[in-house]
Amino acid sequence: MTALAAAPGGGARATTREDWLDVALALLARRGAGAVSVLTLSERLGVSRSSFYWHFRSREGLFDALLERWDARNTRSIVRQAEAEAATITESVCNVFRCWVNPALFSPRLDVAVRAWARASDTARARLDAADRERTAAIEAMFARHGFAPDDAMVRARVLYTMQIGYYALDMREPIAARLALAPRYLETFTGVKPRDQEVAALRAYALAHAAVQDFEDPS
Amino acid sequence: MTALAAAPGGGARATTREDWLDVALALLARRGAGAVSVLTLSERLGVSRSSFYWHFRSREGLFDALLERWDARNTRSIVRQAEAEAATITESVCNVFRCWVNPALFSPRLDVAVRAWARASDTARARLDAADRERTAAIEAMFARHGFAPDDAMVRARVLYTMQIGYYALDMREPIAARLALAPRYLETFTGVKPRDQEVAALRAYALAHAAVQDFEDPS
DNA sequence: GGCCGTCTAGACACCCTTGTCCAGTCCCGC
DNA sequence: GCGGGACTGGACAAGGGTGTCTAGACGGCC
Repeated sequence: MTALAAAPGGGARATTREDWLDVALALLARRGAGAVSVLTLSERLGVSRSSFYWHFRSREGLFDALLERWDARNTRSIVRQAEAEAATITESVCNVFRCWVNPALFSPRLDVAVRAWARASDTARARLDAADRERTAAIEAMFARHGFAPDDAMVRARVLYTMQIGYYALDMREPIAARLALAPRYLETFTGVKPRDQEVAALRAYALAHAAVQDFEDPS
Repeated sequence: MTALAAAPGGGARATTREDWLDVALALLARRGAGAVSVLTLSERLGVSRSSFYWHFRSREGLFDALLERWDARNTRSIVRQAEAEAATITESVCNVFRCWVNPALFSPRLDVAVRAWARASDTARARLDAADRERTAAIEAMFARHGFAPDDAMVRARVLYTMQIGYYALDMREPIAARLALAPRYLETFTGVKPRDQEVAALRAYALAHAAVQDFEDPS
């Protein structure tokens, strides 16, 4: 997706719609909506600007597709993780927690960027609200499955989800070790149950395996 | 600040630096950084665009001043509320809670907008991080004063502050009554102590007195 | 009254961006 | 081999943004 031959004509590998979306998503996540210009995208793809208009009707069309993909990836991941089977509530929360730490499941920066951009657009706002409702509903159901009373499940789901969004909105820059040290306490805050050593160890192992990626800042 | 006579020359009331900042802050909070253009501001003030450059060196200079005022208002409010005297931890948390519900103390939309914008700028980012550290430190100290162990205070401060930021990042639109119904449960999550009826009643009264403002959407 | 400092309007140059148009190049099926 | 569809490059117009410059109006101070 990055190193395309810039030969004129379709001789070399041509860009696909997906390529444009990839670059746009990365740019949106790192530099915000304002930085997503057709020119910038085409330069990153090593391709002419007009190529863009073959794949997309307009810049707005790109953002529509962007929102679609954001929803499909980020929201789906959360829902799937919340619905995963687990013996204890702590284990369930850890499942959701995997979204926060594994870039393959969830892109925090993208989520924040989409949120910041969608605030201006009414149609995007509606979609965003729907996504948030879907996410919290899934987490709420997760708590309910583990026997929490309806409104208790609701508050716990909100605390969990809202706090995580806030964490990314703050965009704290602290080493993974510092974050992990607090994990057991956070878990207990969410579940109301003291996590077992075995559960904490599993979470720590998973986090360490994936979070290294987020400790680097790409200069793009 | 809104109805300025547009008479040529300084004959009528002239705009002040504060006027520009007021309008810019309002616009930033409601439409995001991209919407804050010199032209838009001047139109809202009923004044020529070039007037802007008498008050500010450049558009960037405006944003510097904006950040300054945002910090002075929003951050100061939180710190002051966190440092206010209170008999119980619940009461202390309620004090901070006043920021979230009283527009005179804290502007959530502005906070979110500044956050979204500052992400792109390095200097603004540094300032933002400093503000967040100051806020959480004040809340952490608040918990510590009520006898919480150091790292317990730290986690509780983070849960409280991070969750609130997340709440505004989500920008949930729900009636004040629904929010208030959950307030006691949230309080207990933050403090670990069941709030007394009297404390809940005081919080509810305060919230009802101020939150009506936020139930309206201004069309600007 | 004269003058200076404050404040404003309008014109201008310049840049960046979007969206369109057209000529042209390549792959692929026939 | 060839013709059409997929795909790209460069030129173009139009709009909106910033920042500068100049001419000038007004209030207050001397």
